[in-house]
Amino acid sequence: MLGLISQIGPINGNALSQSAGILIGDFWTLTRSQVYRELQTLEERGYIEAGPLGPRASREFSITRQGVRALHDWLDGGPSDEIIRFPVLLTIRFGAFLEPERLRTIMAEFSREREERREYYAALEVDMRTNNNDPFELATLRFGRLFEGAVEQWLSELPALFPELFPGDAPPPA
Amino acid sequence: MLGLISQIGPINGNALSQSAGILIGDFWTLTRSQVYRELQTLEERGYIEAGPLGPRASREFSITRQGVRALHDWLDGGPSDEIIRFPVLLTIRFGAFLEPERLRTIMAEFSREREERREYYAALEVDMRTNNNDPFELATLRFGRLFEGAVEQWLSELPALFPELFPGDAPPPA
DNA sequence: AAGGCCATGTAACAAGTTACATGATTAA
DNA sequence: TTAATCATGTAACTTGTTACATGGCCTT
Repeated sequence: MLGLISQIGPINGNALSQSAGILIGDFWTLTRSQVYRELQTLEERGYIEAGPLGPRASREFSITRQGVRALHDWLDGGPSDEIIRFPVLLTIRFGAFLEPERLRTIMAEFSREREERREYYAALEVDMRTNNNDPFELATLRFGRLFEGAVEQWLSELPALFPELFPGDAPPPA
Repeated sequence: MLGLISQIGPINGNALSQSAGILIGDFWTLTRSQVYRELQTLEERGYIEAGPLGPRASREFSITRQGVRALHDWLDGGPSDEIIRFPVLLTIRFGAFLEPERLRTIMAEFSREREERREYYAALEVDMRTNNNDPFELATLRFGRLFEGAVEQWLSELPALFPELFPGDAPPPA
């Protein structure tokens, strides 16, 4: 949030929440409520400060000098461990509890969704390259695309692992 | 948890927590406290039932018929959206706030950790193939390996995106 | 100027984490 | 048989989600 505020200037909670969704939402989620609560904390610590009250009691926050410093120090500490919860892996891991037909349907639907996501990323990359071309943004996008590529690859390999489940598909070449 | 309990039989909270770490910890985390709280809920709903009190007030839970059904229905509903929080992407995204040298160090350290992880997965795969060879388990492991492969690929591409940051590395071939 | 719809913020709940308490077990 | 350690469970706190309240804006 400090990073976002420092980049997009004075901004209220709602707008910040939206911007977060656009700017870092692909690899980090924040709900609106979290944003408001955290704004409070950041203000108490002197990392951000608010302008006058606007419509609907909204306030626009800016980062302070201490805030920039806090951001720097936080980044300087290095990244923490990532959190990955991939529910479809639970579906697979306990797939023996499902009817094969149902499991196949679920995976097909999942596959379709990933395809959409890959298209979204492709469009996003075009957009980014024509607009700002910031390497820091491009790097995060690149990660997203590689991740989706891995998912795609994984999906393509499933038939070889479950021959009975995908009878139409050829077994793996020896 | 229902899936785990049904597979590894009567088990107490502590042991279940450990097993979860081993069996699904690579793509799903559960703290011990969560396990205990959830055990309570599952028992209230009749999805699991406990044997007599053991040492230190421990109780071993087994899945009930309703529990199996609940597990089936839950899986049948299809996977929910995944949660991915990749802190290193924040480090990169806001990397402009860091000294280049520090950013490079952080990424080098990150890279080292991923390497360890790849080795861990490689060993795990050998183990799995010699022991049980369950395709459901192999499929989740395969995902892990592909994911780590994507991370590795991403790391290898960073120098091309940040030429000033990694001066030793060659720019991308045209 | 009244009704409906968005923008903004808040409150209540659920999930996740950290730190603690205490009963067994082992080793000196 | 006492001290140290480990196993098991619990409580307090933090973070994340869902549902709600309400004030301003736009349209007619």
